[in-house]
Amino acid sequence: MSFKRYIPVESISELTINRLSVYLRCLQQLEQEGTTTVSSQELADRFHLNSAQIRKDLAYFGEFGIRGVGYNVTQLREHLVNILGLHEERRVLVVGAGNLGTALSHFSGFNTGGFRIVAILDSDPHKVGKRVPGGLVVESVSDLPRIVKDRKVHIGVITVPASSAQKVYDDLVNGGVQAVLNFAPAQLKGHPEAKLKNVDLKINLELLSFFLTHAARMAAIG
Amino acid sequence: MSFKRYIPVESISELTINRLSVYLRCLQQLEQEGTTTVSSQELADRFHLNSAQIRKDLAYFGEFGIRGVGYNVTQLREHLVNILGLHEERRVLVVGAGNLGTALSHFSGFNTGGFRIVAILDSDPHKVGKRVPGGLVVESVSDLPRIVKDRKVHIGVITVPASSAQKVYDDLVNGGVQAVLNFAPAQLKGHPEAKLKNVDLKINLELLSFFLTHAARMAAIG
DNA sequence: CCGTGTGAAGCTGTTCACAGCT
DNA sequence: AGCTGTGAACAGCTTCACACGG
Repeated sequence: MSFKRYIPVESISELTINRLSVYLRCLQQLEQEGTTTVSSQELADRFHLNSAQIRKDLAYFGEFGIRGVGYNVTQLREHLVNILGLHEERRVLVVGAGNLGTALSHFSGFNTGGFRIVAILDSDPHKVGKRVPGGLVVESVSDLPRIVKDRKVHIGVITVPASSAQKVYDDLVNGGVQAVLNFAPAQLKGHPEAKLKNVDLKINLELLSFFLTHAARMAAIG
Repeated sequence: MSFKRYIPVESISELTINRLSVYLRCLQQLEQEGTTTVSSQELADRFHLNSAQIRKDLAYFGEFGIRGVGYNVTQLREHLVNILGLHEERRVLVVGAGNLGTALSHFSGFNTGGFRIVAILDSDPHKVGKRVPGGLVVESVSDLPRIVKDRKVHIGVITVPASSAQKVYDDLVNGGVQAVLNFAPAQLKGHPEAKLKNVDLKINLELLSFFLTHAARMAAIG
């Protein structure tokens, strides 16, 4: 119920936060199935997780369980929603109306659960003004500062080529955006005032290629 | 040239492999700029990396540098291509012709550098037979085993809803696919004979939401 | 008893710092 | 001299195992 505020949130690992999202998914599923109470062991068995890790991850934020019983599914889900900040709407700006940016702008995962794409931008005059699937009209990247301000953008998503990613990132941060998701295969110089998360889809294929090349036998726990 | 050590590949971390991909990108850029030699320190400064880590990562696979000088850019790039297995073509099958699957099937990152999408499947009869941007025609998921066998699929990409992800994964592995990239927000039960890599795009937004929430709270507290 | 919450142990990943080679 | 390659120190993450409270 009450957050243990004496632990600085900076000290909590990204790995833990990512697992909280996973636990949230699991609880949503259990809730839909009508389960009201679950133990860490049941969660672990059902979803191939580790029970001690579940308890440790949750313990960073409070005492949500009942000893001898387990966790109330609905209450724990609500706690996780609050911890992850998913109770408020997060407005997302996509920069780069190529293949990936266009897909993400109407990807259900980016338009549900508290997130909403408020604009998609591109530097190509031929793309500006065109409507993308999902209903948004591509706007000019030169309007980035105005759009960030007027639409109170929380999160910037970079899907431009690597060569222009740093400039877009700098513009986003200068415009006041505090969180950026970068899909460009570029090693960006990070600003201390904005959280930067890099996601490189191709790296995952290259990882699999490595395993195909070297592995006769490889564990499949991902 | 030869892999000097007989360290079992299982002992090398995914984190190291992912960084090898990053180093490869950096070297490709340096090569295009005409740089012939680079030290680990120069690489680190230029691309915001750690020089000791670069040397340690490379050392798992051999001695590629010259003491007192650094690394030959072209040679090191070639070594990384070989280590990651990018010298052979990797045939990729996308299962799920929704938003994300369609985008990935013609995403440049999935059709260059040794990777090639050979088919895209869906269970929806209305989608089967339709041509997606990029030129592929959607085929039926019921043909999965035949397609995997005939087109010698190396890597399966799952972009179906979470509820059907486990079945698709099982079918891929039973068909002989040894590497699977899963975009569905599901906790799959892994098969030991196939490498499974989970990528959940929404988790990244939720991570950023967590940081935004924390940043706001810190500002409010002072 | 039972399952949570948690110190402690064990393990993994990163960084340091320097011997050794060019 | 200069930079790599690497043992050793350090830091961070996971798992264990049990005291504690319901």
